[in-house]
Amino acid sequence: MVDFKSVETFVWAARLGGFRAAAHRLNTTQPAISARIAQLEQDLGVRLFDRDHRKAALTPKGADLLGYAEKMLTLRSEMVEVAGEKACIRGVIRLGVAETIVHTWLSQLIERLHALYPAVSLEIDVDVTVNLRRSLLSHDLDIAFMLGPVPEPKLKSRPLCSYPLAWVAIPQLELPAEPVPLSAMVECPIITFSRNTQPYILIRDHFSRQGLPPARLFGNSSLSTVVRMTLDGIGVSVIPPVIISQELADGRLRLFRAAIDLPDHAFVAAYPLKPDSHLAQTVAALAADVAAQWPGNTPN
Amino acid sequence: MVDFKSVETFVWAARLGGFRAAAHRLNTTQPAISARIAQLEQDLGVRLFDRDHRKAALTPKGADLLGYAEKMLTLRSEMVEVAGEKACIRGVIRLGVAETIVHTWLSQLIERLHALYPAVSLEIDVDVTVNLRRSLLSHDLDIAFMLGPVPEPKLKSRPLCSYPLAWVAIPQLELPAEPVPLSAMVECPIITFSRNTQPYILIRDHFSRQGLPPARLFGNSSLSTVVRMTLDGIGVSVIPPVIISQELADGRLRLFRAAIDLPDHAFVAAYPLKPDSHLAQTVAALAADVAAQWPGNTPN
DNA sequence: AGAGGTTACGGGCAGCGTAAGGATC
DNA sequence: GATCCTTACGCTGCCCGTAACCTCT
Repeated sequence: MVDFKSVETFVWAARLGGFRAAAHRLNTTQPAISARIAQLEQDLGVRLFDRDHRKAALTPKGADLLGYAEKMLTLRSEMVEVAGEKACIRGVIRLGVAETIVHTWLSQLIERLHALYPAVSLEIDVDVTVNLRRSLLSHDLDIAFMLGPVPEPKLKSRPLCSYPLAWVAIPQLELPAEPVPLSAMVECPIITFSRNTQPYILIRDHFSRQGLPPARLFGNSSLSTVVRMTLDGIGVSVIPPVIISQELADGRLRLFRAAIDLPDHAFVAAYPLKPDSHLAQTVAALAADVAAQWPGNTPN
Repeated sequence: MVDFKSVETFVWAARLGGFRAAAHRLNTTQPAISARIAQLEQDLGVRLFDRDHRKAALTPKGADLLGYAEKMLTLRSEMVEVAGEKACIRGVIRLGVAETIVHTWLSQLIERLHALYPAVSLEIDVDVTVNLRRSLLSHDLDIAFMLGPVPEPKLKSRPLCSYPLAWVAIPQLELPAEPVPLSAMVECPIITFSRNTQPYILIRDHFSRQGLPPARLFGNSSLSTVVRMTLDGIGVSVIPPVIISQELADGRLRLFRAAIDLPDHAFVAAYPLKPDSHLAQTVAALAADVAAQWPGNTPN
């Protein structure tokens, strides 16, 4: 008889395009996935996947039946939800976050989420927006807090918070009168997010557009390291001040203005429009609430 | 995690109004049902049944959730059906039939059903219409072939076939000129269906309305026995001649007319309007087809 | 050669049936 | 007391994980 476990396996193998990936997603081994799919195929009397080639691909019939499988999963989660006991809602949410969020309200979100849904567990990936977006599209993540806006129509997004970027230095660093001209910074290392991010590209292009020699840009994939390096006087940095409120308050770092307009960092919660996983939507709503209450947010 | 087996158990326990009945329906023991329901209640964090009183009754929340459970079962059978491999459609159909059907086309229906759906098994109850109707309403049967029309709005029905009733006797029996007046039959046993059936009541009332002494009616719950008794010359009988075509052909029985209008026996397939069990509908359609091709049918 | 899926096999655990124990009418 | 559900317990069978094998690119 057709079983929920087989159905769930079917859906994930289809979404992720392979048994191996599904096995990883469902915290089991690949032979287990093989067995479950074989079981389902026997129950239905239909071949669901074409395994002859490199990637296991859905057969036409499999594609037809996928809709039913997804509806069944949706129905099940709805049922559990309608039952109303949040403590009974189980599951794993794979959450991707931009590092700025880690350094602001993420832990508070986790706390509230855990209080509301004690049986839901989280897997958190910290990465930059481009990678998060890709992971969302390939279903490696269920939801991500990243820079918006999100052009992909397959992803639903809701705004969370908006933080200004600013120039940061140690007080000891001698700088010309504000706003500091770009030309005064060609020698000074500028530390910020990694290469393939908005601020990095913005600053690099600004220098080249002004005919100046390339900036000494230190892209760094770890925000904490950026802060650390700035504290160590290696250079100035471009980061959202919201993550260094402590250092600003006790005077270890200070802000300054420069002759570049830095756009705000507008964060959104984005998740794929899957028929199931109402849970992602709930997490997005909770995140919006937490973010709105966090000091430093600039509501649009 | 919520499982299909629990859900199915939930639905049947709710429909049948008890764990014991559900156990019988699902071919298992009562403790197994208890365990499955307990499991589901734990998964949902909700009490589904109130067991304090005589009968296990749905709690309000249980009633809310029943809809989801039924939808899930529906979805599952639809999925198997859409898969298209009829050989994979499993299940047990509890079929109630009026005895006339047993003696006409039932075996042919079973043959065709088995050829189409080899994995579907049947449980057949032979009974009179009133009992079949009650069993349908209490979900003891999934479908029944019985006398129509069906007034209950909870039961869906489709016409199958219509067979005339007739008076039957052995050729040796001496009878007045046709149509035989009722008065000629007050001494002669009239054998027919059992007490609580249409023909029995019709004949009895006819006699009393004509001011005659009560007919010597032999109600019999077994049609074969009626035929047997008629063959043995115990009396005349009122049955559908369609079930004795052999005896009529070889001259062991003959028909005659009497001064009573006998209505046709119009059979229908009736089944409760459950969201699942599309299978019942399929059986009804197949039965209609088989019945239409059976000789002796009087299409309306 | 490596990634991905299948087959083979042994062990652990969920779920079943039996049997005995309450609760309600 | 009869009916219905629950609890206790031993067992079976299924499903999983390990490991070796096969097949494509």
